[in-house]
Amino acid sequence: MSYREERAAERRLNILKTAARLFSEKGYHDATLDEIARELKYTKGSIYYYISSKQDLLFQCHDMAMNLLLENIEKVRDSELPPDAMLKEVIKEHIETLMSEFNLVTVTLGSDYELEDKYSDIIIKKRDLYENFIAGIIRDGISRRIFREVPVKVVINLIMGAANWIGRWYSEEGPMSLQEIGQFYADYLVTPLMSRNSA
Amino acid sequence: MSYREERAAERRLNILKTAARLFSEKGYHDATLDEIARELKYTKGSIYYYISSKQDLLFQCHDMAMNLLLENIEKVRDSELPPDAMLKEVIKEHIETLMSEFNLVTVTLGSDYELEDKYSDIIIKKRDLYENFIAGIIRDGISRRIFREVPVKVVINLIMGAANWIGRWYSEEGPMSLQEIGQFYADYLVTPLMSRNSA
Amino acid sequence: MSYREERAAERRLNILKTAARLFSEKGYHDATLDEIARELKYTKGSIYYYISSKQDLLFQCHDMAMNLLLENIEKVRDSELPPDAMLKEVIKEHIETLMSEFNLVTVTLGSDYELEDKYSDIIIKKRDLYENFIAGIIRDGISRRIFREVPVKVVINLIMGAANWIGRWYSEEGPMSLQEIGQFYADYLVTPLMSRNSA
Amino acid sequence: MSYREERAAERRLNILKTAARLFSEKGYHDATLDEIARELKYTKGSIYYYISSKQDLLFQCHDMAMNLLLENIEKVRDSELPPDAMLKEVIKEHIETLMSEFNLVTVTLGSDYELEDKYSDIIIKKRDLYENFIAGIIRDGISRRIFREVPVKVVINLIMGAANWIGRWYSEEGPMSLQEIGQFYADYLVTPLMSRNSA
DNA sequence: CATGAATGAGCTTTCATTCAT
DNA sequence: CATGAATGAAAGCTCATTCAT
Repeated sequence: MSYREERAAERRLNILKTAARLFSEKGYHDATLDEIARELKYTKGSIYYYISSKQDLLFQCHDMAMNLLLENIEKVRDSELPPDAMLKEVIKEHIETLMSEFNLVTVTLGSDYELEDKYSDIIIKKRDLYENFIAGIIRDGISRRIFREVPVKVVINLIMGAANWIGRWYSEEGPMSLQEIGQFYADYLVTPLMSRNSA
Repeated sequence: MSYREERAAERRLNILKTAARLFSEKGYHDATLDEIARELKYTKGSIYYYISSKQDLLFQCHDMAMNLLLENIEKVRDSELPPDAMLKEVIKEHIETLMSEFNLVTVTLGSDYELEDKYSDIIIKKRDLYENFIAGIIRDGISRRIFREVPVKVVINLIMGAANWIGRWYSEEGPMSLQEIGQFYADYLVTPLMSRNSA
Repeated sequence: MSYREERAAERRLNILKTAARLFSEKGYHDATLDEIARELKYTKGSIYYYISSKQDLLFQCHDMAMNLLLENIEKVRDSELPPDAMLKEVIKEHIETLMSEFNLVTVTLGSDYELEDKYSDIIIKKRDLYENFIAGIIRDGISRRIFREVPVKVVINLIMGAANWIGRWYSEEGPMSLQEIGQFYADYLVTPLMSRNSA
Repeated sequence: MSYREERAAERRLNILKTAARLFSEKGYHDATLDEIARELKYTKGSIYYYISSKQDLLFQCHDMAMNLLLENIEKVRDSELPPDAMLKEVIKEHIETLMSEFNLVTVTLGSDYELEDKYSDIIIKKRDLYENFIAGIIRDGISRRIFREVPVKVVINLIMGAANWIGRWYSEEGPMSLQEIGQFYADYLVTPLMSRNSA
């Protein structure tokens, strides 16, 4: 990549990060392009050199979030861990990914219904991929009698809700680190799945 | 209350319900007053006789949600149930309250950061009241060795996140009723609190 | 019609007239809504109470022009005039209609390709109706040996081009009145159609 | 001219042609420099090495059109043809010039009011030159009793309107060739000028 | 009380133009 | 010479809010 392309890529990323943060802080609508530009010390016009619309910006935030999450499951997929350990791993990674560096949780959490169809179709597809992988882990655990019988989809929604919500209250000043919280959530949310025998 | 006042109160409630539903469906910003008025077959002008601003409308949605939740804990407070049963009761009521009749979950979930300070102060106060009650239950359980030692605030946030998220995916067409989901969530989320001895 | 409705209709017409004039003077793009509003002493926002978009405004100009022209042919249709006199009548009416009161010629002339498809479809349909009526007169004249054989469509385009162009140069200060010009054009443009025998 | 200058001149011409075509197809405003550049496979920046502004580009289109028309009358001027034949010749040449090679008609037709004063002054001067030459032919014809008495300016405008309009409807797929149309227009538009005696 | 009408602040977006490299 | 990048002015449009009737 040439110097120019590098710088361009860097700017694109910068814009994305700032947009993600502001979308998280104030919501998609209340975060104006004027504000995003001001924070970046760009002009509004310049931003449009890199993006095609505000919607596109929101989409890219969601897309980046989903891509990071999908990368996570690639890492875990072939680990040969038992289902309970694997699920805990996924939950921990999920939390750390969304919380670290990019403020993607609240984006993911709050504004998917702000996406126009042509964008949300893509995101939903990726989300399904992600959730199906998790469903696979749970189903595997059930068939191996490690997990008890549960309504899989409901459990996934429960876990996702709990995990995604962290962005709403977590503060670096709190008594627990993000890693600790991740570990605690993983344990807390996998425990009720364990079949009595395995406890 | 005079007939007039009654009618006015009824209209106010109607407006509130419709607003809550539309806020849930499309988000605070995308739900316009024009639309709310159209659904109610009022004119935009008329609505302003009953409300003072769109912000106020959103505030009242949040406030109603919080009041209903606070009423719930009143019912449970003197039940003399043991902590685990009491907590389950609260979770079940929480879910059923937010999901039923008024579409208040998504409001609660998605748009509290859309509230201006003077409004959100009030809401936050009520939320603290609510969460403190739940914290009391958990602390009571811990001191009575029914619950294990946990970071109370974190657990509350975990539970709230999971429960509030239901509004995003629940559909009446699904295989489980709202009651069943409430029961399942209550069990699932209280289980990991139980101390080993009590299992 | 109530007083209110009357006033609203009047405003709508006012907006239409001013828009038509400015579209004529400066072209569709260069005539901004700011400017239209300023001339009307409305605010930009108010105008949008009456129209749905700038495109819609342009469409309405075209539509009004076409409706006036179609009304004209209704008047002439049953006059039992011979084809040459009837055609002259149509040309005179065409010119007077487009030039008088509303500045619709230049609109008609210059900016039909600025209309989005959904609008231009309607306009084109009406234009076809209009041109087909004229084509009918000419064909009738030919079959009755009053007109010589000519390529009908080409003649219509020739006449339309000449007539519509008037808006580009006509000034009230000139030596000929609009009526005189209309008469002159009518004679000039019908003469070459006459078959030698009839001269 | 050096090789370099030649190449530059060639590019300038290329830009002009493409601009003329796009101005014709979509109108001055809707044809963006981005688009012109894209079609030429230049970058927007590069184009500015050859032109000074978009206005200038439009001006050059008009100017080229006028220059071609003025060249035409040079060819005819000394032909010693009688007025009627000479006028027909001018009309035919007018039509063929504007329609062929460069898409200059619609430019001429539609967007002269888009030119800023300093540019349109020059164009108007050339147009006057052109129209005066035609006026000379007509006046000559009148004084030689070949043409009847007519308001010369009005006739010129009538002819110009008819001829310039061709660009709006002419299609190569139609039944008549451009030459045939030119001939037909010339005959049609000169006929009404002939004095009765000369018929 | 209800409403049609008006307002204006604010938003996203476009695009001709410039300029450092 | 060519280009990617940046700029900013201006445009069309939306919508909560107000107010006379």
